[in-house]
Amino acid sequence: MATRKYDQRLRAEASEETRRRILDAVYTCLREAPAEPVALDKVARLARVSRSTVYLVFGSRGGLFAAFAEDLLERGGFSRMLEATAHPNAREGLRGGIHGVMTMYAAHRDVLRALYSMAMLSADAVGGAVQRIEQGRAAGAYYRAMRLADQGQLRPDVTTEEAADLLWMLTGFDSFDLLYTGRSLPVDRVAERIATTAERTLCR
Amino acid sequence: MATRKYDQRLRAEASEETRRRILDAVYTCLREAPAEPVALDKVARLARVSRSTVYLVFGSRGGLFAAFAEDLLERGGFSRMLEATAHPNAREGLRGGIHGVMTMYAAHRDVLRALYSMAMLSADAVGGAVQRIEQGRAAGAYYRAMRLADQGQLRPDVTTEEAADLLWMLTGFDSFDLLYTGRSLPVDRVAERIATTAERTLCR
DNA sequence: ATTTTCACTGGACAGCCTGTCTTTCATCGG
DNA sequence: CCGATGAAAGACAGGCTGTCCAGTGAAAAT
Repeated sequence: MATRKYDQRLRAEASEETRRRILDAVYTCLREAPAEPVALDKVARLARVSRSTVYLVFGSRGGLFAAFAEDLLERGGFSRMLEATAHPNAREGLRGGIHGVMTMYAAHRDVLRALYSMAMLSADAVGGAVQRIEQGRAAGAYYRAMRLADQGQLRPDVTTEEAADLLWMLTGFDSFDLLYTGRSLPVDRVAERIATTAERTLCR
Repeated sequence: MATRKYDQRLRAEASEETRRRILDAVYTCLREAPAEPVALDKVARLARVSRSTVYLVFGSRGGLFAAFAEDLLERGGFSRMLEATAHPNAREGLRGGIHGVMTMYAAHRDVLRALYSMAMLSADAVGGAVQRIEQGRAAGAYYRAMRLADQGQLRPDVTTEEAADLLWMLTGFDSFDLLYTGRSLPVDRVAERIATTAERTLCR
């Protein structure tokens, strides 16, 4: 039973295409009805794919949402957030970083709301993708705090850890959403308020 | 068809007892497995009651959770929060209020986490109970802001509305939880940090 | 041209959960 | 004791998940 070699070109592309269609369908589902549970049946129909194909490609419901979250990160450019706002002045960089994150939050608000809530509600619903995001955010907060400390911008009674904790809190999706959705403030306003809060609390 | 009168004594008590048992069962369910969806089946079994009784008493799943949230509020004393911390000094009152709220959040953390996430995910999952809580919190935030303004404690570049918005954000469950669970800080620490943030951002 | 490989289908199935409906049971007034 | 009343139990239909598998059609190899 000598297995002959088998290079895929067209078929691999088609496969990638269906994967994309499914992920896009999830996005559409969440965006159009963020307040309703996402049925895989609907996702499959939207992607013009059999329901079993979803399981075939992503393994499970959790796997699908994990992939979806990962994809959203990638496309939203969350990962490049840090480098993109590397300003020589730590304080300016902080403001820029906050503004950038808030803008992304706003762009995908409904979808992120659903994703975060799902992650909170059942641990494996999104397969740890949200946890990974949050870990990255924690690292980012610590990096920002470090830079402020290095440049002597922190108040004397504020340690780097404390600064990192506060930035972690203020740059979270929930902080954004409480002002953006809860108080109907425009994105720029939200970013401004949060940046100001961070500065007044942490900087000398 | 003259309906004769019908005084309930034993039965009414028993009924009230059943209601309590069911609500307590919900609490137990949420506390023991906050990261898993609550099945009414399990609630009923825990309350030593038929599942249909749950529907009979509370109407629907949403109704049950609405009643549960209401009950939690009542027992947790959320409603009395405002009066309890009416300090002559607005700034002291603010600190006290924040500490009080955070302590309550901590006491019921797991349950509240589930409740809030459910409310976010599907609007009628908790039958608007969370919305009512949040409305009360918004009023509280505005009250605190007003008091600060009246006593001339606000920075000149901060309006009462802005102060209310920030207090609204900082006193939310999510802000608490990001520090308490996300950063593993003890309650007192969390309250301290949030109160300090509020003061430094808002007060002169 | 023929064979092999593989993504995808389509349907069947058990399992869990919800919500409703009907039936049974315990308590109350007379 | 009896009939009335409301609480509780059980049966039922419907929806969604996750698994399984025989089958199909098109790309790739020979």
